[in-house]
Amino acid sequence: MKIAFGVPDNFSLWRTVYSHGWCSLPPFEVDKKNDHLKRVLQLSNRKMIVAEISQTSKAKLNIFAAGKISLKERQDIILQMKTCLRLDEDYSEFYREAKKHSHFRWVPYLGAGRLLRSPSVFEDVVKMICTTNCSWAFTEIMVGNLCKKLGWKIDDSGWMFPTPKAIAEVTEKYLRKEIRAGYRAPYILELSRRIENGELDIESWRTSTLPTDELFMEVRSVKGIGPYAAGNILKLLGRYDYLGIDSWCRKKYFEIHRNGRVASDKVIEKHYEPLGKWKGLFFWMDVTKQWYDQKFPF
DNA sequence: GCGTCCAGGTCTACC
DNA sequence: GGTAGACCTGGACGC
Repeated sequence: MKIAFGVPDNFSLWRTVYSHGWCSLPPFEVDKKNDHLKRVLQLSNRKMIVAEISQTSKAKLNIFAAGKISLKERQDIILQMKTCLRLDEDYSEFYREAKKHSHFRWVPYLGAGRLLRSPSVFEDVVKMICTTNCSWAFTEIMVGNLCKKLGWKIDDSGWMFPTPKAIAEVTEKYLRKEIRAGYRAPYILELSRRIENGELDIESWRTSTLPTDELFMEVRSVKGIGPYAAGNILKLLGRYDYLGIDSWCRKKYFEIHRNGRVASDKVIEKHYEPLGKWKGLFFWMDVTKQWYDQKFPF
């Protein structure tokens, strides 16, 4: 069944998909040959479907989902994809701010700034823990193992990301040895078990009314989440006050602004301070600008 | 083939 | 509050 829905004028599916590395982590999958983004979605009635998303015109997205889809399921699919593609957020203020700075005028022109995220906060947080202190290739291995060994398989089309319950039921040893999560295993396990026993509700972070500094501290209270991970999780929650600096970003910043000379994180933070509450997003735009020169940058 | 280092950090103990 | 050391793993690199 084909589902079509409208998008804002400057929306670009591929600039959103390739906003960061999430598109290469399952259940997301980019089909370059057929020009669509694919992922398994679990609907509110527990039914699982494989959605293939493509942009056929400037103002319209198409989702193909095999089989019979009811009206309610169709609305559910659209809602989840709007969440993932950040179509539920207003970027007009960010674009107005970008136009004030010659260095960032390309951002609204290209419709950049929407960072791809998962349907659930849980999936984003676990994936973020899996990005810490390792190469990207290793992150792909850990997330792949989580989906293949603890998620559900949908025919030959892919895997669903595991639920907190599915992870909470395994042992730390299993996460260390089978998922290859290493020292991250107790962090992922504790997070899943706290969610499962009702002690922690991280899905509410997306609609939290807490001031960003307080929300940052709440995110930081999860073991395994330091300043880098918390800053980037906040970006996926729609808050851009923190930079979320990692070694890759540092290196890019030094290349762009300091001719390769190193500097402390405080120097980097001071550089973006005038950009106010959008500084984290401007920082990310700055270090990933060259990605926007091509449709499939990686 | 083997050892070393590094990679999209975080936690804990200690000062 | 700042800092050192430990922590898992895979891959690149030099020998």
